[in-house]
Amino acid sequence: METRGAPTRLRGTPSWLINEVAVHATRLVNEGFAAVDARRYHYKLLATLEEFGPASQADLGRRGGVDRSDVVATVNELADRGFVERAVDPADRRRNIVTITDAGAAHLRHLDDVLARAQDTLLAPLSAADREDLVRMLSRLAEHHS
Amino acid sequence: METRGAPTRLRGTPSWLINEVAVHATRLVNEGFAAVDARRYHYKLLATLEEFGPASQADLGRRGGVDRSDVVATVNELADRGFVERAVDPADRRRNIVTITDAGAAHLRHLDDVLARAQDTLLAPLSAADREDLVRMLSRLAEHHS
DNA sequence: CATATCTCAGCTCTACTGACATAA
DNA sequence: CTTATGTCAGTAGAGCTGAGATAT
Repeated sequence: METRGAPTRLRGTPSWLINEVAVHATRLVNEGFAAVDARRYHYKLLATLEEFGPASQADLGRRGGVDRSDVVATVNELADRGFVERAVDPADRRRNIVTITDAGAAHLRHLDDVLARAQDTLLAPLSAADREDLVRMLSRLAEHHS
Repeated sequence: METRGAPTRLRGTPSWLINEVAVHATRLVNEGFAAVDARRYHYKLLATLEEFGPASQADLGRRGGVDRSDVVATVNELADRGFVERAVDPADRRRNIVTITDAGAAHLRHLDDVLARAQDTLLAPLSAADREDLVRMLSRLAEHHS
């Protein structure tokens, strides 16, 4: 009965379904982060810093999966907010060593909560068992195509 | 979307996994369509035309989930290739009635094959039972958030 | 000289918005 | 007068490229 959005033959395809759910997932996460003046890149870089410790912008980008030119803009925003500090590496003066601050670590914990709530909203209609199965299958697919 | 990596705490989240798989799905479909000089909008509009019959560009966009300004460009491309015909509606001269041609219907059947092969490549590591479960869960999520 | 880093400007692609003339 | 349509120009976000300046 409801045909708005895509032709019927497309609506049943895995590729269409995955993209559809991905759009909702991205929207939920973006809205959650935007409500606390953050963006997805902020989370990626802060989480990468906490996982690996201080790093040059180039390493930060490689580890976090963020392009070097986007690292520049994101580190600017994070430094403006006092969540990271940028200091020239005395051992290699090309490098900016980026360090997460205490305020940054606290903010990251906040973002973890926001992100967890977005997951819960996203998966609301699924049972705990279904959620496990879904994550298992998606992990297998992501791994296979990486 | 970023595929080079991500901090560990992100890699297990459903939202990240879904986006990751969606990127691969989109890439597979795009590559398949590009190999036969087509794009996703071409498929959407041709499939919508075959499902509902000739329609104005506005109706075509609403049914197929394509913005009316993108319908303009896509119908141009499809008309250039001889897959649709555009004719002013004598009953309402604001409207262009778009009709799929025989060549367009044949092309659509080709695109259906391409799309089906992309699904198969995408889901390659999953059993038939897993594929069914995945489609069921994704459909529930897409429905819930629509 | 060759390579790595940081930075900036700009490009691609998809989705969408705004404005406009025309027709109903 | 108001609304619908087709068209075009332009915008926004995400990912990415190219080039330059600097340092190794």
